[in-house]
This record gives sequence, structure tokens and C-alpha cells, in this order.
Amino acid sequence: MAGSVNKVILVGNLGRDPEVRTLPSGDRVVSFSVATSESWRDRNTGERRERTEWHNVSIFNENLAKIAEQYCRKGSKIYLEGQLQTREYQDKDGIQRRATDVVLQRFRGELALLDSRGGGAGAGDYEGGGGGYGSSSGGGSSFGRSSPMERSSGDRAPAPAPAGGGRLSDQLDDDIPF
Amino acid sequence: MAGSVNKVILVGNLGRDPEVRTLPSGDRVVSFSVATSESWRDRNTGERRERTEWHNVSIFNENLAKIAEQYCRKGSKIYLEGQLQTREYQDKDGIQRRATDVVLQRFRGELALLDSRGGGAGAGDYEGGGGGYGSSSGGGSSFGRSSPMERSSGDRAPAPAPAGGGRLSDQLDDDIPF
Amino acid sequence: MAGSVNKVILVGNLGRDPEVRTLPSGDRVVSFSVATSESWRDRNTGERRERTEWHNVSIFNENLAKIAEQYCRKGSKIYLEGQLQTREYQDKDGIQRRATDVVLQRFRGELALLDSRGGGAGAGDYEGGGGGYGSSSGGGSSFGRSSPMERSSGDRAPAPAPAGGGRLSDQLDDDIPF
Amino acid sequence: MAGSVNKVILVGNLGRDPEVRTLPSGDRVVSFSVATSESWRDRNTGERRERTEWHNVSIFNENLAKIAEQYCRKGSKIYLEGQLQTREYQDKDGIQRRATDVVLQRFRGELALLDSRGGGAGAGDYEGGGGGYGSSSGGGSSFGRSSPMERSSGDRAPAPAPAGGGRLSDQLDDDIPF
DNA sequence: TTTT
DNA sequence: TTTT
Repeated sequence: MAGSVNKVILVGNLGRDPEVRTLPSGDRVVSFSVATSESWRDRNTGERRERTEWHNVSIFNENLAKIAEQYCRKGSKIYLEGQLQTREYQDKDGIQRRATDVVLQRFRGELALLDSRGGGAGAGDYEGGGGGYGSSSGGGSSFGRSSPMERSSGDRAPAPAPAGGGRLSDQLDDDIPF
Repeated sequence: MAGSVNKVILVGNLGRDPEVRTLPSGDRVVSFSVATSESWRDRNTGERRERTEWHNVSIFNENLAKIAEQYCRKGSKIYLEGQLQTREYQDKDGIQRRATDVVLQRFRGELALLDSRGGGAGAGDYEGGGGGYGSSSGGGSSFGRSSPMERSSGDRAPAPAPAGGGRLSDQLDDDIPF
Repeated sequence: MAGSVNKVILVGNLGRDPEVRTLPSGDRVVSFSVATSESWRDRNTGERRERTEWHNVSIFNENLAKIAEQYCRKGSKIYLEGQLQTREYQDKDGIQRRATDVVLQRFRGELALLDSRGGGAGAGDYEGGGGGYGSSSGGGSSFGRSSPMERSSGDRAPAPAPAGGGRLSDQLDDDIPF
Repeated sequence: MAGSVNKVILVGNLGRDPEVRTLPSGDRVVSFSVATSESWRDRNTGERRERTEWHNVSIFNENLAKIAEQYCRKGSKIYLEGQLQTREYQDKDGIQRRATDVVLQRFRGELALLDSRGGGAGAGDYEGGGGGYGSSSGGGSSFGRSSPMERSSGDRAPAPAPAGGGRLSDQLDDDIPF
């Protein structure tokens, strides 16, 4: 299909700490569920109603997986972009089932932490603003896109310790802008 | 949850003609499935692989349901925005199952037809340019947002007859900009 | 143009309190600027660089304008969806200029407050979760979509007083789900 | 700013063939303008009105620049994702001006061609269904994300020759999934 | 299971 | 002008 788009955008909160699995291939996957919620007034009763939706998220994107593992915790509010993917599996009773996940594939998807708890942010981190539009201007925002060149840094400390804004990626990337 | 977002954006093709159901409440729902597809080169074998994903779409938004019913057909390429919703149901064997749909709720979601078959719009159709920014400028694009004031127009002709670009909504809306 | 989409999604912080203007037509517009920021490592120097982008936002959507006026303040972190619109104007020296804004038109766009300061959220506000998928299920999230039926409630108190999550819209809507 | 998002999604038509420039750094930039259009019924006069918006797009993402150069032409309908960027410049009369562009930075953004002219893809092109969910499953869609490993393939033939759906990237990528 |  |  020449042109198709499959995109999910969520802003919500993690229901639990992320889980990390290592695949037979050696790839690591970080997964968690995210709650979104909406409320409305019932057309008939006039009462306010609310509905919470739970989304299963799986991160194959290595950079974003690392960030999720290190900084996302139960209750964290995040912005994420992924794609819809439905898989079939057999449950413990041998029944064939389907489940639809929000997946951030290798080199794809976005993740941004939206709560500022723990935010140190040393003075001077943002100095002068702007920035040109010059030829060397890379891009990226939040913990945007990963790069295929980056190797695992090995540190999967269980402790969160969210660093100050804009500094996180320093610990993760090498020299690829993102 | 004060701030949460649950949004799906798809560009893909309908696998079948839309189905129309009328709910006990009298509301009508239009549903169909949309295929998106992606291809990549296998990391190990070097072969090109492709995967098609099927999305079940349900439109409760009355205006967009009408448009889908009238103009979408098997094979139509569309842009749509909806939200993820997972529901539980019992299958014919009494097994409890879950299914995740892309839902366009009342007054919500977007739908745009992307193929121009039947479309007037000859060469130069888009070269009109400009347009003001007056104070009375409403908004809307494609078949954007429906309005709660609009009642069903009654005409659910089975024939498609896609009109020229941008004219469709004339047949559907009254005086609400969208 | 049969199918076109013009959408901007921003997550960022307000640079100042919102400004409210009343148009000759009587419509009110709420406007503010939003900062987004990205950082990357310079390809040549290896230094971390940052660039902040400022977006001018104008809200014509009445419901969302009210919410912005009441709850958004300098520094607030928000999620918003709007469209790009470029307008021409004459500056004070009579020079013809163009400016591109992110606009939330009547009945269009989305706005969600992402910081929880002031968040009371009485216990029991979220009880039982879920919610069915019944025929009366409206939609909406955050302070999603406005409705053409709602009139201005008249209260434009300068004081913020952000209420507990999910309660805000109670003060604004009547019986339209959103 | 720890969590910020700056995203533009457009579906529209190119107003002219893309222009290609080479920067002093050697990087190439492909730029063009895209028209989106919306129509609505005037609240006062009841007349249908239409407004076309023109967006200046600049592609620094090397892969997507190549694709745009090869396959996008005046009139092409595309889906794209980029970010807003405002730059200052001096016009020919020495007046300082600002312009806001939609930018696809290196390794960022998305581009999908939505018209099927020249497209092989006969009937039944999208009815293949399924596709696995293997552990080695990469991702990507359309001409999603570029990779830093890919070098310019050198062929910037001025002739379009759009190939059949999903095959295009074969000519561009090496072994990076996208 | 989250959050408001 | 924000935020980290």
C-alpha cells in the first residue's frame, strides 16, 4: 500500500512500573499499560459519567525503551506515539485470542515525560534561547527518535532518579541528534 | 484524569463496503475495517517483508457516519481520526473475548476521503490560493466535526456518487461550519 | 480539495497569561504563546544544543477559550490541537507582514491541561473505572470539543482556581457530552 | 523542556514541483509548498466559503528528501509529518522578516504519497491480510524514518516514474528497517 | 493498574 | 515570554 499511516497518540498515566523482557533475539522490550480517561454528561440521565481506557504499550525502540525503563514509573504521566498492532496468542487454557497493542518499533515512535517530579534542572541549562536555522541544525524533541548506531549502555539501574530536563538524553545517546 | 489524550490517526483502504447498524437507542453506527501496511527489510535475511494491519472502525459521529455510508466503498482510501476503545463480548461459543476498535464518537473524530475517483477537480483545482482571515471565519476541513444540531437528513441512498472535492458537505450540513 | 488535513499538535508551556479579546462580531478570542523546546548534540562540535520555538495560539472555539481563560496561566503545561493559519497584516510602520498562528476554530481543536498543580480531586471521583460501550456512550476527552449550543456563561473571573480533575467541564457545559 | 511536542500533520497537494538546494555543509534540502483547504457555511450569509492554506515545507531528512525529489510533483497528494519552525531573514529590501515553515529534520518526520497514479497495485492490492508479529519484526510505514547509516545513492533523476506501492523504499534503503 |  |  503505497501510502498508509498507522499512528496512535496517547497522553496518560502508567498503571504500573514498566516491565522489561529480553527476547530470544537479544532485543529488549519494555512494556506497561497507560490509562486515558474521558468524562461526559449522559444524554438521558444528565449525570456525569467517566470511562477509563487501558492501553498496552510495548517499546522495541531501544533508546525509548531505555528511557522508559529508567524514568517511567507507576503513575508517571507521559506522551507517546506508536502504532496499532494486533497479535494472536494462546491463553493458558489453549484458547486462541487476539490482543491489540500500541507498539513503538525500532527507530520509531516518540516518548515524552510530562511530570516534573524530581526535576532538578540546574540553572543555566537554557541559556539564550533561540538557535539558528543553520545547516547543522539537527532536530528532535523530548526523547524523540532513536538511532541505529547507538549501542546499549549497559546501565539498567532499577532506581529511577529522574535527572533534570534536557539532560537525560546525554546519558543515552552518543553523537546522534535526537 | 484532567489531561489525557487518546487518539488514532489512520490512512488506509477499506477492506469492504461499510456496514450500517441501528442501535436500540435509534442511533446509527457505521463500521468497516481499514488496512494499513508497512514494509521493511529483514535485519537477518535481508529480504523485504510486509505486514498488513487491519483496524476495525466504528463511527457514532452522525455526520461522519452519513459521509462514510454515502461515499466510502471497498477499496476507498481514507484519512481518519478516532480513539481506541476496547470492549468485551461473548462469542458464539460463549467465550468471553475482548476487541479493540477505532471509534469516532458523537461530535468527535475526523474523516477525509483521499481518492479522487469520480472527483471533478481537474487540473488546477488547488491553485486558487489565498483566503482571508476574517473575524467570522469558521473552521473545519474535510468532513471534520459534526454538530449536535444536525438531524439525519433521511437520505441513505445505497449509491455512492462521490461529488467533486469539498462539495460533499453541502449536501449534509445545514448552517454549522465544519 | 476533497481530502485535506491541517493539524498541529503541541505540548509545551505558556509564556504568559492568556489574553482575551472581543471581536467586532462579539466573539471572544483567547490567545497566548506556547514554547516547545528540543535539544540535540551538535554533529560537529559534539556539544549539546537547544532550541526553543514559540508558537502563537488563538482560540476561537468558545468552550476551549473559556477553559484557557480560566485555567491556563503563565508557565502552564498544555496539550493542544489546532490548525495552521497564516494571516497578513500591516505593522505599525505600514509594512505588510505575514504571521503564522496555531488556531483552534469554532467547534474545533483540543486542549488539555497537563500540570496538576492545585489538583484537589476529591476521593471517589474515579470509582469503578471502565464504563460500558453502550449506545448512549458519548465521547470526548480532556476539554475536547465544544458544542454550538452552549452559550457564554458570563463568568470570566480573572482568578484561576483550577478545580479537581474531570470536574472542570461541569462548570462549562450543559448537556452536551465532551 | 523535559516534555514538549511540536508536530504538524498535513494532507494536501503540492503547488509546484519540489526544489532542491545544497547547503554549504553539503546537506541537501528539498522544499515545496502544500495546499490544504477547508470549506464551511458562513454563519451570517449562509453561503459556502472556502479557504486554502499554503504551507512551506522543508525536508532535511535525507531519505525523505530523496523520495520527495523523485516522486513528488506539482499536484501530488501527500501525507506528511513535520515540526513548526520560525526563522528570521532579510528580504531583498533589507527588511527583517519572519517565516514559519513545516520542517522535517534529519531522521525525523514522515512522508507518504497518497495518489496512486502510475501505481501498479491493481485490484485486490490491499487484500493480502495478516502478517506475523515475530520478535524480529521491525517497523515503519510509508517512507517513515530515515537512518543515519544510509548514504546518498547518487541517483537524482529528474524523471518521476513512481513505482508500485511499497516498493519505492527498496531503491533507497540498504538494510535498515523502515 | 493510573490519574484528575 | 515558558519549561527542563
